[in-house]
Amino acid sequence: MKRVVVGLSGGVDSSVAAYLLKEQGYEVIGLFMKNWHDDSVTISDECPWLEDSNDAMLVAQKLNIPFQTVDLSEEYKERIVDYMFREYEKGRTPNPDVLCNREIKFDVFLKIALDLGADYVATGHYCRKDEIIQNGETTYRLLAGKDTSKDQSYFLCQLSQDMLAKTLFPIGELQKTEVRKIAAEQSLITAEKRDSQGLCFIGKVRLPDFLQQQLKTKEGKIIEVAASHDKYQMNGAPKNFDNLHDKAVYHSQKYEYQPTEGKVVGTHIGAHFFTKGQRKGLAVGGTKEPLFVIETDVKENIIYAGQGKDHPGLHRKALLVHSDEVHWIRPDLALELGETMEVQARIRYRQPLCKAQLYRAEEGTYVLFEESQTAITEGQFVAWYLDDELIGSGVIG
RNA sequence: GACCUGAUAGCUCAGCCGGUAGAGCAUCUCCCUUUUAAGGAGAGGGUCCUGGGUUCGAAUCCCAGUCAGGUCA
Repeated sequence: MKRVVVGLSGGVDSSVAAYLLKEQGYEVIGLFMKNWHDDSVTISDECPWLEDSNDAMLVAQKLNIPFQTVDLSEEYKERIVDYMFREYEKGRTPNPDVLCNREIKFDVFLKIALDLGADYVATGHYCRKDEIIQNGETTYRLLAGKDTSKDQSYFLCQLSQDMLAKTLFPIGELQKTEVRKIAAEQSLITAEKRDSQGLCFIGKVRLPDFLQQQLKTKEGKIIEVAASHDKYQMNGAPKNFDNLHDKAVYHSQKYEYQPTEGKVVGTHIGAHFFTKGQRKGLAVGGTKEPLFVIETDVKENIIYAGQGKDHPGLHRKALLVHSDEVHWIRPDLALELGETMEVQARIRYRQPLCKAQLYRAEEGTYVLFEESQTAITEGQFVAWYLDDELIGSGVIG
């Protein structure tokens, strides 16, 4: 009998995952990860992890499977929370949950499971896995969840073949409604429980409050750049490029702003608390259309903003993932220098997939979108797919 | 110094010929959402610069003042 360790989070999805595995004849062990216990920055009124771990335990009891709790808060702090602060400090916008999967659930947690003699770990992610045999070698494929509105493959975009080999996603074929139904039929206490939100393991936080634990506030200027500014005009100029590389470089180029290129419209408490594309929190009124952050300059502590969602500073057609940050879930599909590939890609969770072309160059891999993208943000992950298979990803540089 | 224009929600402004006020943006709440954003739905918020006057009644008309911007000397 194969042994599986399920990460029980105290939510419906992992509860049902555990149940399904048991039905399928696995020897199932439930493991609750305690990764955060600083309530000072969470919004939720209750003490979230206590209730969650309790629910996880009750589910394990109900399913009659062994249950344990592991405290990974040390690792979580080192690998996720500190990383968040470092990134924000640099003016980038990290994605902690993608990292949490790569560094915690499918690394630390996976190792613990293997030490417990597990053949697999399983989670309640809405995504699927299958495998193909090529030249006698098994290759694993990471597929989007069947329930496209809940698909969480994006959060797993940094997994490796080794991780996938040891992983099961029992609920990937199901719709959310089906998952809830199963939970109800089995009288699992989590059946009606609200979906989790906010940062995984931390919960809902007010990000500026959270960041202010480490990052100092510092007053700076908000500068509005007119949509009609000259610097956007040149954008229309060259239509034909001699080669793909020139085109890729051109479209992925970021605008660089100077304080003289706009007018001061307000002040902020620290450019590193803001992210590109952000609208709320600027606290600047009096404009005809809403103001969006188009750039944050943490060095000079200036936020550049533009009016309206069509502002040219908010849009770009291409981005570059530096070569050391390109990750292929399917190494057998990795591009060689100069090669291209037609894919579909997204630059943030729950964004519809967009047609794009990958192009591998010396400095990294370019992603050239067919339609311009809103608020391409450094530090976030771009994930690329072939149909419903997530084949690679990288940090937006 | 004279004249002109303006002074209405946090901000930018709309309120025709008088009947106690509105829109956008901002803010807050909720929804959506295991990142950050975005998006959707609601809500709160005004001694209508001050003081007089005309009128049944003034943000709206008249007078004076204050402040701001402008024009001419």
